[in-house]
Amino acid sequence: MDNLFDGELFARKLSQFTRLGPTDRQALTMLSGDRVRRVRARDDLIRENERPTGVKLMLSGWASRYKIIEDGRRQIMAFLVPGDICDLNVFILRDMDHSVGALTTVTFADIARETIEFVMDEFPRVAQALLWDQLVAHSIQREWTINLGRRSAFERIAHLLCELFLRLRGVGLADGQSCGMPLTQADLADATGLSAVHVNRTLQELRSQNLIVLRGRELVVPDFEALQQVAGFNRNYLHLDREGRHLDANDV
Amino acid sequence: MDNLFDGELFARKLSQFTRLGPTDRQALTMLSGDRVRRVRARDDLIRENERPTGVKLMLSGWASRYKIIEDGRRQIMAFLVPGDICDLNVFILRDMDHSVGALTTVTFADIARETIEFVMDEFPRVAQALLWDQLVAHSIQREWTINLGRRSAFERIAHLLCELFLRLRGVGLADGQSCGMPLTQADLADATGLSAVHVNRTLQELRSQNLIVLRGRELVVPDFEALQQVAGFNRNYLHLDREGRHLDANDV
DNA sequence: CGGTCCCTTGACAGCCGTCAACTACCGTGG
DNA sequence: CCACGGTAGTTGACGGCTGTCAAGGGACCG
Repeated sequence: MDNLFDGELFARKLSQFTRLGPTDRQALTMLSGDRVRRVRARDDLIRENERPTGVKLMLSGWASRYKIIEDGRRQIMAFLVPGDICDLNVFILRDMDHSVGALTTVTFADIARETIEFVMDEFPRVAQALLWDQLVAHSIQREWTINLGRRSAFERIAHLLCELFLRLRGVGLADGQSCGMPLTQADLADATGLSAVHVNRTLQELRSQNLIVLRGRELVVPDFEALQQVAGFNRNYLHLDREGRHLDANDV
Repeated sequence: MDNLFDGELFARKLSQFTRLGPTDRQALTMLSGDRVRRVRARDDLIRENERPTGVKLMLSGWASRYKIIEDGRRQIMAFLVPGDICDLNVFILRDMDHSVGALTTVTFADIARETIEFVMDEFPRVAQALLWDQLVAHSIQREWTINLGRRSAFERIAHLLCELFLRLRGVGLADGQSCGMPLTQADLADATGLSAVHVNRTLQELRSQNLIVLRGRELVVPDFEALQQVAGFNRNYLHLDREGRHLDANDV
């Protein structure tokens, strides 16, 4: 992933919720500059039952939250893209109840507990935004529940692609109608509760209806409206529309 | 539901995480005494797209978070039992992205924003516990993702019953091997992503293997170990084991 | 150039959904 | 007292969406 992260990306994400002042932005830059590390695809950033020491912020690449159940079945519960936080829960929950694994080469900032605590204490608007981020993550998780429970394979994949496209656009990683898409069909299968074979067939169906172009790790959505339509996608659960306006108050 | 709630139940739930002092408990009693209201089964406590005014705390009865998608399919994303909070997100997110509906007659405390804010400011341990509660809810949501994505109907229902049993026990609503279970087969279907007919058949299978006794709104689990086994259930995601020990510090 | 990963395709099977009818239960009202 | 309607649970027949198995192809890489 060549998209090097400069702290600006994280600010961009959080300002989807609230307006950040210059000092807020400085604080975020502090966070994302902290101890940058790198892992290769297929390595884990965090393993189940471990107790993470700090908070990890994705800078580039893709990762997934996943669990493997006894007989080897894997379920991906979330995708993590640049700007996402892996484990803010470190302050409260003792052990991880799932793993986080790199799907591509990943770089991330490994932020010390104290740094996060300092920033959250000193910059209330940043603290609010981090909380918002956490709540949106939960909301996404609920939407995945619907996706898996009540949508067909065709709808499920269309829906997931809608979501990922908007999330990537939110951090400036979608360019017009296209975005990077390093997921393999096996990854998509494990996220949508399908088999890899069926994902393959479903993608072909989506392609044949000109809803997507998916080739060489790039996704093109020629008509987002149409894709949204067949997916039954409603973006309200992403809470993207500057909901923190009421906090802007004495800004500028 | 005859189980009248006295504020003690909520404290009981939160003390699964951290030890609460006498003043903490008083604060919780203040919360659950606030404006008690009641709704009948099938009525909504909160509707999608509304902006809730306060925070709702379940006192008795069962409710569900759900969404209905265009063609009428319903998905239940969570069950709410006494001690659960419906909408703590009210401080951050503007609109509800889903509805909360009563499955039985429900009584709840309708807590004013200011009251919650006051309690969270003055009683940091309570604030921690509320945050823990929120994170556990998210963790449960992830587990539901796995349930729907990678488990068979048989495992799914067994797993859900394991979870509900432990959650009810956590608030003192399970008695030895049994607990109340007012869910209809249609409710179970909408929570597990199955059809009501298939839920019926699956329950019969669970019964015939002596894993459960389900009759007259009561669930008996004669051998929890065995049920856990067939479900592939691991309770770690409920984070029940006094994880807040490290916060006990200067207590007693 | 052999190996690995990923994608693709076909045949077949099975889990689970749909449809429809029937039973049981319960509270209401005539 | 019994008819009645509504909700919940049960059962059977049938079909389809999706999984499994297996084989092959293409791209990339050491």
